[in-house]
Amino acid sequence: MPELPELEITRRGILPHVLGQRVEQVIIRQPKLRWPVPQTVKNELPGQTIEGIARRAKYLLLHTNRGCLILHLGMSGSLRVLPAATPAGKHDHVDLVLANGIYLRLRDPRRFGAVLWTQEEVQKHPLLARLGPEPWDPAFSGAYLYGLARARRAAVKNFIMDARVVVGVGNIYANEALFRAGIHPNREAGRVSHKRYEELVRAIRAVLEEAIQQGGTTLRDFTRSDGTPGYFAQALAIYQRAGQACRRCGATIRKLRNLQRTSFYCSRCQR
DNA sequence: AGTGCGGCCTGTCCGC
DNA sequence: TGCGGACAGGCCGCAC
Repeated sequence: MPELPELEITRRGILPHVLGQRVEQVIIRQPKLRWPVPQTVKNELPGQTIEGIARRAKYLLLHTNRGCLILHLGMSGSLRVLPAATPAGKHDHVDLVLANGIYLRLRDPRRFGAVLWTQEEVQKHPLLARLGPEPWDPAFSGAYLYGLARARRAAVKNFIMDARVVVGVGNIYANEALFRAGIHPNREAGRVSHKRYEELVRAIRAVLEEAIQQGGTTLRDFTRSDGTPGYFAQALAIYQRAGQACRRCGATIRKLRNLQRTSFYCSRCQR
């Protein structure tokens, strides 16, 4: 389940192998993803040089001189840096063969990911155009959240997981940030104070930063681009700890569901 | 306009 | 041991 930290880990992991490399060949093994992998990728990309790798929300953007390859890893996607041609499994969708001999391989068993190609300004792409600020954008602040939340009746957890509000906060880190900020996941977004939104912004940034430092959260299938797991799973204070003791107060952690997603919370620490 | 839900997918785990 | 079903969940597209 790559969330923002896992995407950032992936971006940094592939960067030294991919930056400045010319694409020799694109191999589409299994085009079925959220949308079929467009043939234009195969036609347009070879011969072009990867000039930069950016991340916007959970999209990875491989910039070339003629366009931009947009990658999304969905729920179960991973990018691996392989030193040479390696036998492909049934969930290996696309290989980019680079001038340095590296195979950049996209694997995505659950097929929620995407590979897209655009020659327009990528930030104007329909998938990216309406996204909210990055968590570290100065525009993302307690005042911003508080202002946006006026008259919002939805649960605060759903509110901060809405990519139009802020990007990159998936289920794991939403749970962790709300725990740190002492806010109950089901509290109405419009009934959280300005001061507590300041706290929540700090908590979101802190938990994402720590997860990046730990190499991301490996629960089931996330591995870094070199195949090694991340270590943040050990630092999770609330996620998947239902029935266990809260590390802050000792109360039993509970769980509930909102929007078909599991929330974990401490009823003593979070109000 | 804000809100919530269905659907897309497959691997894993649990209970019978 | 085998099998069905729940679950994992990002996020688009749609209905209300």
